[in-house]
Amino acid sequence: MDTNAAGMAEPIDFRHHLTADGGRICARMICRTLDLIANKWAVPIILTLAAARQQRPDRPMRFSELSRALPLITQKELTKQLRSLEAAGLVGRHVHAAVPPRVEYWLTDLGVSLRPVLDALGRWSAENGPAMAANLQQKQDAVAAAE
Amino acid sequence: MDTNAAGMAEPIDFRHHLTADGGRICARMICRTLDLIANKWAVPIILTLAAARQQRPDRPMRFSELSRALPLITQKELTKQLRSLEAAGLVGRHVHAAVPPRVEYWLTDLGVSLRPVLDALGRWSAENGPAMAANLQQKQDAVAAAE
DNA sequence: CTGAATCCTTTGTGATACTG
DNA sequence: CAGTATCACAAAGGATTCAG
Repeated sequence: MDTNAAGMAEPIDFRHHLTADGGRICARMICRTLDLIANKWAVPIILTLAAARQQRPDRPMRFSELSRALPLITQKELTKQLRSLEAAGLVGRHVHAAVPPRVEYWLTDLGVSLRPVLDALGRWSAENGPAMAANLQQKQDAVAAAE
Repeated sequence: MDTNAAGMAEPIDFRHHLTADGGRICARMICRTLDLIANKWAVPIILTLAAARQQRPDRPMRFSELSRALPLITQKELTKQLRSLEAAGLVGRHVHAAVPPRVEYWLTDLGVSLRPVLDALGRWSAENGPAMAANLQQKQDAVAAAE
């Protein structure tokens, strides 16, 4: 029956929620962005390219440089992530037709524009990561005690 | 040989990059947060709970309310996500021992503190989503034309 | 009403070897 | 050097059924 004697029970439209500053954000849009950057290696890759661009704006990074900077990622994953970031326009790619092959990657302006967002995420994580870890620990302890 | 005649080629430590404001952020921390909120339904759930808390701070949301507000999520996923958010301390949960059962969920203060970050993500997505979509379209067209 | 349990498909990720 | 191809495995997510 869905009665709402105590007040509103109408379904909340999750696609549009007021932001703190009165603007509007859309969960679907956020999720689309998250899909892009929420895999295991996208953020490290973006930050690495960002650092390189900051240190030497003139010269992009070669594939092998990225590979050395991120020693744990496999070539396959690195390639895949770079391709998907390139498709979205966050990363630029240039192939030099030469022997040996030489492919360069750089963070585009669009990619750079994402940095403040990552910074915000990083600050929140730094501030609240410990609290979250403590919470997780508590739950685990509770589970362990129950056994 | 990794020569660096033209300048530094030393591997970049991707764990620490300077932020725009001179602080430090850590890719690992960002990734840990992303692991939490980067699944298909975490953001919609958080925003829904946030909206509810804003509209009626006194009364949490029942499981069935959440389910109605997010019609496309399966019960299994909703339960799983709520549990994981609860474990991290972003969501509170209270079981009323009654028949019929009644379980309430609400966004904790920690959860609320995440909103500015989501807002930043949302704003960036709203601003740059169209550009990204255009880029993706271009690539797809290029692929289609090559066939 | 609020889940838990089960089965199933899709996707993500990694290891390894091979190539222009 | 910068990939591609292949295999394998784990995790995510969905559909359905059952239970207190």
